[in-house]
Amino acid sequence: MGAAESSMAGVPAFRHACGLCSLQGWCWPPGLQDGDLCRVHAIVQHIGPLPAGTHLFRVDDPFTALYAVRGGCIKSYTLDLQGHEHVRDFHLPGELVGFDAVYPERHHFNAQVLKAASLCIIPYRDIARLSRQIPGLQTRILALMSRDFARQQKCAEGLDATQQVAIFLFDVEARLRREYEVEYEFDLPMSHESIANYLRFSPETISRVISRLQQAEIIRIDREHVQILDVARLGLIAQGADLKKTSARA
Amino acid sequence: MGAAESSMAGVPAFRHACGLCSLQGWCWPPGLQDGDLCRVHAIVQHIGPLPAGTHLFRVDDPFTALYAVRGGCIKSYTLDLQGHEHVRDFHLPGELVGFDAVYPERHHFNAQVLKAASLCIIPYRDIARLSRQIPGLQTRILALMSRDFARQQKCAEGLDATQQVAIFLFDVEARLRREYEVEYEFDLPMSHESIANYLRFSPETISRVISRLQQAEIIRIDREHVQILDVARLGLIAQGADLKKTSARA
DNA sequence: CGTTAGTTTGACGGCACTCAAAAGTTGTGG
DNA sequence: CCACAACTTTTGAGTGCCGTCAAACTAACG
Repeated sequence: MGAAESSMAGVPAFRHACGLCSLQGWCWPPGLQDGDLCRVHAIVQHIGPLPAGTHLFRVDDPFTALYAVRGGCIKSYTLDLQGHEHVRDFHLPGELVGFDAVYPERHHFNAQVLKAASLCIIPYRDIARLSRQIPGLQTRILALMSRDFARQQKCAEGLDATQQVAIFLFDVEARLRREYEVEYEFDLPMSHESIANYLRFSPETISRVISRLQQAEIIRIDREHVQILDVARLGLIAQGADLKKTSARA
Repeated sequence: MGAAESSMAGVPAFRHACGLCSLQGWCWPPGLQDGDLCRVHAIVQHIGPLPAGTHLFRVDDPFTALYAVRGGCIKSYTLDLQGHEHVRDFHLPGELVGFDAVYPERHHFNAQVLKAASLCIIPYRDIARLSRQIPGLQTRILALMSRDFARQQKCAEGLDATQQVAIFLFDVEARLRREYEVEYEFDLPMSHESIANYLRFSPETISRVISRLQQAEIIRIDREHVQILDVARLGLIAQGADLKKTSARA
């Protein structure tokens, strides 16, 4: 985290850019030498904010780059033959998009901006070349893939809609926490419809679950803004407890 | 236990072992030099067959090795707080187990033998060291992770139980095809209960779906042995068509 | 042959889907 | 600033798929 600020010698402009970047050392190995960091920065292109609706890539596009999200929100999704949208994942600040195309160098998903997003584009050719020269880099990419992989599994473990939504809220909260001053309070960057397609429910079901959670004063939602009022109780629900059988906060 | 003799005199034997291995070049880069191949083999330990029920590792175990499946079947799963089993994936010959622990070097899942399995154990330390020396190796590991990742997504796209099962049968068929002489005919190495936990249905639902598919003469099942009789029709169902609305084979 | 584990089949109930309509929100142009 | 359109969210009523419970049946193993 603080590594980017610890030294101002070397490559000031680049370090500065990364110090401000919301990735804050997550994307790149903290152990990188100054020279290495410079080389990484030299190939990264900062762009955005891109407006909602923009596609970063689509299914079958060749794998040209990884995208690091600095701000906003990206969703990756597929369409089945009936035209139903299956949301594979949401990508929030500090996360990478594009892994899906590592093999066989062609994207399996579509990636679309949900909320105006700033990105770093990391050209595949360059990163492949660099990772051969910088040992820690490929390990880091592997780690990031592994992290996303594990996180996704967690979200699918719920049995009913209420549990799934509770898990989802905690997951997004944890991922957005660094963006906000307050804990357990954040803006949901995606619509109910997207959440529904992600959790494999209908938008109506998501709405009903949220209504019930609000009525029980476990959460409060105004527009996109979410507050988790009763962390303990939502935690129980996320672990499979029945909403009706949990008692109000002490 | 297979021999782990690491003497260089046995290099041809190693090549031979890999030639016979059901992985058939999938696990290791085809472009490896002879010397590289030798070094890879020198660190791989062939074991098995391990009996059903054996655990390769459990949640929170440190990441010590990757396991390449040569024969049999492994399932990776977690248990939630209520004790329900969530099957994350099945691992068939030619596939690797253990990726889940790349970061943070600790397993997120349990891995258990479902059907007596022969394995190659690839110690993590060695593979990490080697992958720094052999450029293609880490890329290959990345590719294998990516492949498994993409495959898993596919299986979750079904909307109802019938579609899910159809997709699952095609998936397993494709993965086991090399093991059998005949196309569209194979042995299911896992129980209905495991399939149910994987697809997030109850065992009874799996049974009912299979019954209906047999009654419609789309598949035939005797014990573990599965035949896909009407590939086209099962294909339609896998794409979301309604079983009742598909007509029998021409 | 008896025990155990897995599978099949039925009855019933509940959660979530569909359809539908109303209410709220956002963005645009007058 | 307001009016209107397009979209999202909410809420309700009815239906259906799948889960649960239960019992009968079938291999598999000692």
